Amino acid sequence: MSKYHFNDIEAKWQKIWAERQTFKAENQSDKPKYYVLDMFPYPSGAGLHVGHPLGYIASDIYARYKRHKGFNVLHPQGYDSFGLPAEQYAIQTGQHPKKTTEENIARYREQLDKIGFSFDWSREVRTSDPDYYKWTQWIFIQLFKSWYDKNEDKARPISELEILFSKEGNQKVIAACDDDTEPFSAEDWNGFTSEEKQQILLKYRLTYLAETEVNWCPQLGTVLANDEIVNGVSERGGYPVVRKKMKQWSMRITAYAQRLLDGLDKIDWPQPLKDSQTNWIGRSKGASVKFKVLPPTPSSGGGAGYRLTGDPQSIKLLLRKAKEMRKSPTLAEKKLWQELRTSKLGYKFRRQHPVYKFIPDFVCLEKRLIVEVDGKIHDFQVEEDELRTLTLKEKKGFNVIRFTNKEVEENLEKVIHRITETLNSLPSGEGQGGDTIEVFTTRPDTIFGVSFMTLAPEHDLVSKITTEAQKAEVEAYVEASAKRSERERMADVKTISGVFTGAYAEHPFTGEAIPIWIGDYVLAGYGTGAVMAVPCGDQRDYDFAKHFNIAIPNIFEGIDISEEAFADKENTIIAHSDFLNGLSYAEATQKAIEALEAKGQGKGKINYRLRDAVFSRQRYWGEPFPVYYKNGMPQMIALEHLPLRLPEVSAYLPTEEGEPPLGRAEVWAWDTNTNKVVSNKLLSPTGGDAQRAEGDNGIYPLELNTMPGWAGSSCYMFRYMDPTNDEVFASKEALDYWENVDLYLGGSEHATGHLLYTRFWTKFMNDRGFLPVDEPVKKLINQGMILGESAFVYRLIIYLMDTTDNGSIVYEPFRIVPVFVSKNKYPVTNEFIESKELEDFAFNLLQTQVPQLPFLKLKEWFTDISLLSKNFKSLNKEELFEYLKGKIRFGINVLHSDVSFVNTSNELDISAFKNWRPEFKDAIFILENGKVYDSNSPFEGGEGDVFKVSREVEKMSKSKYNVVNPDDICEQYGADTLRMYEMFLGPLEQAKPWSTAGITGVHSFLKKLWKLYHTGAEESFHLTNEPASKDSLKTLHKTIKKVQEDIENFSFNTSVSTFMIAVNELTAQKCNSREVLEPLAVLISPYAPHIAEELWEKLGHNESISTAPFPIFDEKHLVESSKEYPVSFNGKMRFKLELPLDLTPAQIEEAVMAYDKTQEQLQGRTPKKVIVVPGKIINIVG
RNA sequence: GCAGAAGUGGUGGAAUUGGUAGACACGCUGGACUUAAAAUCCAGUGGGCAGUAAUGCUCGUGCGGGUUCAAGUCCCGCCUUCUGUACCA
Repeated sequence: MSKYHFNDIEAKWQKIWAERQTFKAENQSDKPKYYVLDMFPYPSGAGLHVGHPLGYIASDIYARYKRHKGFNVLHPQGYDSFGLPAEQYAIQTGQHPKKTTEENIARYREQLDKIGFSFDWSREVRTSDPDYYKWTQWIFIQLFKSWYDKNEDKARPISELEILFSKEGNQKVIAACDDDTEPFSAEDWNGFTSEEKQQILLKYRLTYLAETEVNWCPQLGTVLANDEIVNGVSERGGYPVVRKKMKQWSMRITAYAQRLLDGLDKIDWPQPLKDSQTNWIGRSKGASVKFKVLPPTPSSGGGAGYRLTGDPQSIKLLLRKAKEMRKSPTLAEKKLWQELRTSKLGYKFRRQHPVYKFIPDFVCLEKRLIVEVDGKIHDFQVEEDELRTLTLKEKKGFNVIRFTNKEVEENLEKVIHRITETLNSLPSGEGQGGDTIEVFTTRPDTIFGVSFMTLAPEHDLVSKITTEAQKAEVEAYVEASAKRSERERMADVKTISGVFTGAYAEHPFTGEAIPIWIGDYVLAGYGTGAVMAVPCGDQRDYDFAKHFNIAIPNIFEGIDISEEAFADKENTIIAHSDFLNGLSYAEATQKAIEALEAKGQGKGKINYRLRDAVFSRQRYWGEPFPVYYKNGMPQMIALEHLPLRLPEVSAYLPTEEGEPPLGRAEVWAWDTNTNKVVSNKLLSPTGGDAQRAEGDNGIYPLELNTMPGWAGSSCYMFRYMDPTNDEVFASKEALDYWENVDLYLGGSEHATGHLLYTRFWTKFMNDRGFLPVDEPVKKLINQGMILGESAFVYRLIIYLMDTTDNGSIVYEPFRIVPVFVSKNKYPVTNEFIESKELEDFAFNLLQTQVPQLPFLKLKEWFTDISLLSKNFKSLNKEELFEYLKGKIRFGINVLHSDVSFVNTSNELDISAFKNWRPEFKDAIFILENGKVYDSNSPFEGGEGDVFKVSREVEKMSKSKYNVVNPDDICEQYGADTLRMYEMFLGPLEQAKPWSTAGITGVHSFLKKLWKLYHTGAEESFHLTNEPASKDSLKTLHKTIKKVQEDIENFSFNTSVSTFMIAVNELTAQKCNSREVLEPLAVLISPYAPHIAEELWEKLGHNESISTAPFPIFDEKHLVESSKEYPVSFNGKMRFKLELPLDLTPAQIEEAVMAYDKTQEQLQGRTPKKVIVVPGKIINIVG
């Protein structure tokens, strides 16, 4: 009674482990700590499939190994139990998501328990458990109560910001905050009302409520974060996503962009994963440049003409006159010009520039200021001057200041002072002329190559700057691109489109007018949504310029740009660029930035692609925000009143008014008097309205949104350290002891979602002193996905083909009874299948089916098509068939079959398949050998009577019917076999299809292992205490060495091979010595813990094997006295030669040359050279 | 397009610093046991050529070059597949 009864053994030990709490971790210990974590699962309705355990088995092996190595191991497990599927299911069935979630968790737990994981279940967490989400709400509150100080580069309490504001206003504070924050002084601040203060603080908080453009998914009825969108559609469900402005909670993750990047150097994560985080954060270094938008003029239309503000009718005359006047300036004019030219005052002035019908002396277009120096003539023309001033002001909106020659000549300083004052007093943005367009560029060195600018169609300035003439075209374009979904835009990358706005911007250095275009190749969401286009240096700009015939100035030394843009920074030498000529990319960039800074028109800037994360979801099954609204301002509920529990709702859908499902809750108002949730009816008569009149009753509406799926998973690894603590998130002692996760296992699909958010929250919590570490995970490993092998059956589609009066051919599928054909019978193509055999079959089918189906019904169906011959109704049965001849065609449809109906030879279990779905009950099958199987001719199962399916590797999914559950494997082969087999499949990080093809090999290995410890037909336990043979000790120690190395390198597949080799060798050696077999049990226990425990017990131990010390490798057992040298000739191995290891190379060479096989190979030739690598190889070069 | 990973028998995959290519397993073939099957055990198994045979020769790690006494491994240039990402200015 001692055979390897794995079912009994496994059940026995699983029970004992649970009862004795074998794997419970203590928060204090003399041993060093080690924290091994799996990404906790979402408990889906489909149950656990064989892909889930892959990572869990690997981490369990590591956790068990670490226990053997003397570590205090924390290895917890829990459930990420808030989420969409449970809610979707609830919408469909009305079942409370809590109920289905609990049922699913129960099933998961049962499945997990059967695999023998060493989880400490006493620490289980569930994100949907109020005792857990209390702390998620708490973290949210802490984020709300914090701001990001860029000076100290850390998050600080918002109370400290309030103190700063009251002392020095917000001018000196450098914080991560909203862009539209207005400057204010300490006095301003102290004068603000409480609401105004709250409004301002909201712009600084790390989680803030703001009107933002979000990704709205109408089908899911909720917003989605960027990482929840894949290829422009929702990750879940694949529904379209549109951009929409909504008031939402956001997380200021952008404040941490640089630290999230820098932290990657400190952690041991896979490079591809680090790369995708780096790309997601998307740091790029360059400059932000401000371009002034030039004011439009009636004569606008082309470059230079734009600047002419003069009257179009007399422009030619004016220009000629202006030119003349410039040649003969008065002394005063000359003197003043020296001060005004080259933007010395910060603004560009032009002299003798025509405005309307006049030629004023100096004009600043940007500020619409005219400076006149009166010559002698004007002394007597005061009235005329006044008229002129008035005309300029009224007709053109120019202000005029006037100086006398004397003033300029004698007190230039005073004159300049007055001009400067006037300039500063004039609003910079008056009219359309004062706008600036800010762009971000990584190539400020190419600024002289700018020949146009492009704005995203959504850019704020588009409507403002577009000229009357271009208005219709621009508006049409903006509307068209708004309609195009994200997906369309992406599918259509190659098409160049855009429209000229009619407006121009001024080049910061040359002053040239640059046309401003809009184009959807510029994305509103990146940078500023505007670019300075340098067609010679950027391919997209180049293509755009070519397409619209815009100039492509070349600013690169010795580069041909007639075919394409030149984007190679390394080999750049700038030319035709004024003060940048001859410089390299790096030099020119620096110089350009300096020049821009001097002009106040730009600065060096680092730009990030990363956006703030939207944190609101219009969903039921998520964490409620601990937020109520007073006078429209969000207020936090204090920790002592948490958790704020999810309310009950009548349905899990949005309300008719479009509010989230929580809008349906009847008891969902916050009573600040009692600090309890109360009925909505208690809200004042304006009920539900966030605005509250004075003298209210202290009852306020609660937030209706819930938190996103990643909220609960962003800090859960720390809650495991002290999961039942009711006072704090986790005690300081526990946090200090466990620090962070030493080894984290999970899929790479979380690279830019969970793994970025969790790093963000950890850094935040660390800043605020809630956590002692600033990275959650030291080492991370991505296990590869286990793919499913889907099975497909071929359904024969019988079409009816007819010719109508107008000659077109019409096909209609013949819907009588499903017919399936075996895989290799007919080719799957888009063409119809030509087959006499099938034709006969189809007629036969009709003949046999028609008596069963009411004949009239069949006729009715044909008339439904109504494309057949007109007198069809009058046909009798025989005539009908006669009519159908030649009108029948065949095609094949491929559909998924459940993989459980298919065996390893790809043969379908027909009866199981027929019972699968009611519509297949009477299905007909054409077998591989051509036999037809239907209800009349029962399946015989004779030679060749098989129905084959085709197979293809796909992601495991319920909808593809290719999910394989681990339960059956455990039942049939045992958990130990499953564990070893999953590891044996291949390298952990590699994706691989699931196939049970090789599982018997692993299973028989375990049986062989068992037999090593047993003897005789009855397999009774039998070991000797005799010393083991030298060979057996060698086997043991080489196994210890290899297995230890493999576990530490996470190369679990190779250690399974090592075990097989060891058992094969020990079996051959007939080893049954305790000296070898006792350590062997420990070696194998991380992989196959049940059999190891059973053997350990039989070896006479009362304690669990789980903490038995790992065997110590001893080199001495592997020391050899001789080596079988491979002897190569010109690198090709020819034979082997056994030689003592203590020979010198010269002795080896001598021995080899003396060997007769060597001489045989050489056939009398003398070798040129003999390479001897002692202990390795001998190579004879001939 | 960009970034990363990979390409080895019929299959999954070994080969850790350049040193016996194909470990270990599946599958297949043959044999033993059995009335039979399952299970178990034994032997063989990269291709080609020669030989009754032992055996020998030869070609072989996506393709083409190179470095080296020696290359699956290092270098250069291609091809293919997978994964991630994308008008990122």
